[in-house]
Amino acid sequence: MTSKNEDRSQTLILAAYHTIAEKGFEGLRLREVADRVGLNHATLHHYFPTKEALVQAVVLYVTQRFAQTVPIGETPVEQLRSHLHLIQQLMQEEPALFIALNEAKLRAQRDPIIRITVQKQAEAWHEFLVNILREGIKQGNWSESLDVEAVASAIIALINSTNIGLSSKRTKQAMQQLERWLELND
Amino acid sequence: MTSKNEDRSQTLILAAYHTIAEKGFEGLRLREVADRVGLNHATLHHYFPTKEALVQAVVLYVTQRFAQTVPIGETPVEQLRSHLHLIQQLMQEEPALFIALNEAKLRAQRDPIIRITVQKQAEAWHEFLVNILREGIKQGNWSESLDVEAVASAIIALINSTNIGLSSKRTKQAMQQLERWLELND
Amino acid sequence: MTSKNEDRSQTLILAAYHTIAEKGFEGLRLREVADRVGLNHATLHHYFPTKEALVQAVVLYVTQRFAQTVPIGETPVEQLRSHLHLIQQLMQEEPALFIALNEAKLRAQRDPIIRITVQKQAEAWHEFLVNILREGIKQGNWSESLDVEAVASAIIALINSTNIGLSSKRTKQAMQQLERWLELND
Amino acid sequence: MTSKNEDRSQTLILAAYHTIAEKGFEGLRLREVADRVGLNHATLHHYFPTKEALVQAVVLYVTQRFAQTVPIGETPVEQLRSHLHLIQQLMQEEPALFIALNEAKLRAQRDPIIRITVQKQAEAWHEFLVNILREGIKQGNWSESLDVEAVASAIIALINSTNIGLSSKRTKQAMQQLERWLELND
DNA sequence: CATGAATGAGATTTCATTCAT
DNA sequence: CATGAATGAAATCTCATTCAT
Repeated sequence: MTSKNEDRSQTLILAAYHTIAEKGFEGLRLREVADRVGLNHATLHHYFPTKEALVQAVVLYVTQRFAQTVPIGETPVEQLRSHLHLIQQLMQEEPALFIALNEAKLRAQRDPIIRITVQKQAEAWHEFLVNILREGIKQGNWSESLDVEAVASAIIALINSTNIGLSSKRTKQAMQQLERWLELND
Repeated sequence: MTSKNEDRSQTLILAAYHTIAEKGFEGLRLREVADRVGLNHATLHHYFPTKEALVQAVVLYVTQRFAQTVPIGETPVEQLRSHLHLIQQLMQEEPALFIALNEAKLRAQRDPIIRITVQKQAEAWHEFLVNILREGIKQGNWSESLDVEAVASAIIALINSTNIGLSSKRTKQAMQQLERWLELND
Repeated sequence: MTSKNEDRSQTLILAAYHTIAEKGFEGLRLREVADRVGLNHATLHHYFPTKEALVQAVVLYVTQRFAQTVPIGETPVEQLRSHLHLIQQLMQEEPALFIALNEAKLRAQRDPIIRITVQKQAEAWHEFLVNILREGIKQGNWSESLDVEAVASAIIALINSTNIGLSSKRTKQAMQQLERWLELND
Repeated sequence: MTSKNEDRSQTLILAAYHTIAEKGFEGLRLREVADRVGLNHATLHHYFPTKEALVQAVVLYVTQRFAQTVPIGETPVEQLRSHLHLIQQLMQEEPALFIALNEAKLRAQRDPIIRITVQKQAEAWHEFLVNILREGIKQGNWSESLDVEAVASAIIALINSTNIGLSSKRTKQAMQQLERWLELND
């Protein structure tokens, strides 16, 4: 049954994702992944023929998970605010996701296939932010002189690294400052 | 002779640093490091008893290299601008440094000893920024309502992740936007 | 199948035991053990995760083999005589066992886990001898003034080291003298 | 200077001897031996060109040390008693000697050169005991029917293994029983 | 003699992957 | 599909020994 197949695959991806978050790609062992799921390590190869295949699936999963922070809100300002809040919420609820994402981004630099996945998501995110900003300008929320591309890039850069190399206190401060710069606070 | 000894150590650290930048901690092989230096891999253990010791030395080297971006300038504004420019310059000249730094930060999450090194540098950097900002406020360059801690955190967060998961074009945009937000442009 | 699994384990233990008898713990190489069985050396780790685990298994095997010299005989005197004869027979047929036992005893001094195994067997043996002697005294075979504990200790000490540092001729002499002291000869 | 040379050699032998007693031949590392003496490990090779050479020197030293338990006493009985007492004293004062001796005996089985040293000492000891016993028979201390060769072998065998695989309590018991069998007690 | 540096050979251990059952 | 067994390739680390200084 395909559904069962996909269930198993999904469970394996989840297990691998958590292992990567805990120990990095460096510490990813197929046997451990299989153990976490209660599967024989050889059976894992039925679902993912090679380690690389599993890693790719994890990267895809992680980027998609992140992309699902769909904001709600009527106005662009509300949307952006909601977007940032959802991300902050995710940071607290599932910090593993951000660690795994950063692992993926570093690996993307050496692994062309992963690079494609990661870049695609980055582009989509950038476009999404640009659209919100443009709409906001149209509606008079932000000045017309705003360099939307640059602001989008700055938002992404800032969010990317929070939660990594920064204490959660500093992370919160940085996000707060971002909101101030974007004039989202009131 | 100590100097020769330290030369070799230093050369090994450099070789390891470049290997990490190219292949990540994941792809760090002692044999390759020794080969790059033209040394027998057993000799490497003469200088660094374990792989972990070498890794720690690399992390120390990388953080110190980064900490040496000492800004020049009379006024706080000039200092901050110079600081950001130096970093941007370093990004272009030696992107490896930022990759290695990010590797180190990820690894810091699992390795307590590396964590100490990384955290120390982060704190020092944060303090350095806070001091500049405070001085700038005193001199009337920035509003007294500026949340210096938050701004420092935001600067760090933003710089941390540029060059990773962002194309160099986007990186430049983000840095430019940062300067705008900091009112450093004119 | 468990039986096959245990077969392989057992074969590996045997191979290791013979290697130890030939070359001592000093000369025990996992590769050689695996080669003797016709197995890849990595497969050995499938059965014994570490060298230490294999060594422990060998020590257990050797002590158990020795403990199986169950004597036959109706009376205590016959039992003791039979016991000593069985041991002498074992000495001739399989001197390797005694060498390995002595290796184990020396190693027991530094290795707590092995020490437990070795001590347990020693205690059991001592108790076994004491019981025979006590029964013999009860039946009038030995004087009531016999210090059973001391005699048991002496028997063990003497047997322990025969075959080691003694030529087989001298070993036989020593065993013969022991029998005389125990008045087992007629 | 030869005397200094020999001093150094001797110190190295002593250090090696203690290392062997603590960790067995298995755990003997030239670097550690040199460290114990405060010598550079390369310098050790000036005194002993190879590890084997040092090992041989240790074995020689150990056997000679043991051979120096020269008994005092007028009559053969007194001599034998004194001999056994001296050995028991040595066992308590320097158990390391007996451990190292047993290590040597095991190694003698694989190493022809060491075997010669060990056998020589064993023969000398045997002869020494036989002589005492013969003299004792002549003086009427023991029965003429005593099998001196066998008794000597038994004494050696028993002493050899005491202190190894036997608790010190059991060792004492065994030695006591040996004295009883030899009618040395009063 | 003393020493730090260097090395070759080898030992244990790990792990992704394959395969027969 | 599931699984234990097996393996090749490699990685880290150890250590006796040599050598230039």
